[in-house]
Amino acid sequence: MRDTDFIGGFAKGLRVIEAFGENRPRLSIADVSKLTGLDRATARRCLLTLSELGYADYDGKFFALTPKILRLGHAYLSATPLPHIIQPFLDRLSDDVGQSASASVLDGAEIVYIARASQRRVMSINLMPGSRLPAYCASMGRILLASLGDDEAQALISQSPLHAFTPHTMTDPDLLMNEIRQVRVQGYAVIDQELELGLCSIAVALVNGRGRAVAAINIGAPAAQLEAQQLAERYLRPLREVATQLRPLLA
Amino acid sequence: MRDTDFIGGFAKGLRVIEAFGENRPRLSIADVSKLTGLDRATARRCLLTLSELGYADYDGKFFALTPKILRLGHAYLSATPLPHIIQPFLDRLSDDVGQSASASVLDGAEIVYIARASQRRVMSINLMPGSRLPAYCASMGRILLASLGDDEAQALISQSPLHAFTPHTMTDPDLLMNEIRQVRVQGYAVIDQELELGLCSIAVALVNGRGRAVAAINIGAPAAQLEAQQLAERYLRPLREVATQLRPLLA
DNA sequence: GACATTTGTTCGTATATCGCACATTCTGGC
DNA sequence: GCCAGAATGTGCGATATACGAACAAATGTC
Repeated sequence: MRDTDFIGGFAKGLRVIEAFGENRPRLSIADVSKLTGLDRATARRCLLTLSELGYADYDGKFFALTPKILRLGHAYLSATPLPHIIQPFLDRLSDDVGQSASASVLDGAEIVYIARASQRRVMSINLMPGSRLPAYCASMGRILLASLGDDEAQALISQSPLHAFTPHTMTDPDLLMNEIRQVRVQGYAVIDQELELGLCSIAVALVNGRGRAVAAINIGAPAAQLEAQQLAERYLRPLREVATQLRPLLA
Repeated sequence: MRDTDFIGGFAKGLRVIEAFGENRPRLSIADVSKLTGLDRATARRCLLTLSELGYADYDGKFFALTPKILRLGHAYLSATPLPHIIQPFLDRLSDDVGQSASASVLDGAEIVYIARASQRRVMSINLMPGSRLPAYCASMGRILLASLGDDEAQALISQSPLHAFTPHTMTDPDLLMNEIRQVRVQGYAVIDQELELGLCSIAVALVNGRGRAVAAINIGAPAAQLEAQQLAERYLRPLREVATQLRPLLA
């Protein structure tokens, strides 16, 4: 690609959108400039463009994104076949086992939820399609990291700040890599309250016809209901059944 | 705003993203050019920029969005307080009445789901935060249209193609405006299988402290379980309770 | 296999954008 | 009410981008 095939203004605008997020609903021009590293004048032009197009509101002082911005993410969810194919299987799975079931893909060092069938909510975090979690401490993240080569997994781990969400969170890079290698061998990943106390989960990979892991599915359960040990006994079979049924349907 | 405060390249890039959607997961340069009205050269530059930034994949022929694009929509959902505030109330509501409960806001002539607590899935459509439905034939759409002035509601209706999803869909603009006026008076909207056969729903507005309708919540139920008539008898009170509890929490 | 058509790429130039420096307005403390 | 500090708005020259046309490559048709 020649450098004239790159639209700097577009790239900058996307960075401005991403500057909004958790705890940052309303940003001033100076805020955005600081968060993105863009010149104030440029940040201002991007924000005014967003506002002009209806993607943002401007009260003269602060900018806030409008629901119209959801069209962008929705372009992916409705355009990509994967979520639509998986959803009915998750519904049935969730119904059968009486727990929440989800599907996600890897985006850098994070997993992104693309479909979900939730039973009564047990987590404090509200997960929905588009939600993100760090891969290193989520069951789907572990199995997706395991589906990569050691080098690639290592690289993603080392660029993640290994925050201890609970006392159980695995934060040592070497232990983590060992765990990932074991997950690769056994073909599933179990997380026991590493992300949130009281919550454990088990995940397997969705492998397509060419043997590539295109996504992961998991079942999450309250730790109070059963030992982490029992997760595999109860849920591994139904998870694997779904994975097998889906295999021929995945590109 | 001076016209130099508008970044054309950014606006064009956003149009390119929106070109992807339902049944259009993979697009060639020429496809995007046709869909957006942009010059082929410009469309190409936008697509290559998206690909360079990791928002799209390129196989030499077709472009497809990647999950990274979900960061943009997620910037809104996680940044905006509204979904977070409403979600726990929807969970409780859905639990109490044993039906799915949702919340949405108006974006042009469409409603956009911002939170949802689903019981067993009854609709063929898979709704999730970010999903869109035409306002004119959805219960939340009707109550949100009613919360606008007649002129504004009229304008939005006239720019909507009034498609008859089912034999029950109201497609006459005049009848629709009458219905909306009645909804405004009675303070709730009932939809009886206008969007999908076998599904009915009832919605009320969420009004903030200053009296403005900032969102709507609804309860959807299978038509087989009860007459549309009974919706109000059973669900209006719990919906209104939630609206009352939420009122002081809304900006 | 040759022709017609569509699609992708390159190029020169007119034009719009960037980032800087300066002007202006806002904010909070005293 | 005044001042200092911060945030926002603006004009301008250098530079990057958009456009349309022309070219090249691929695709489809007969």
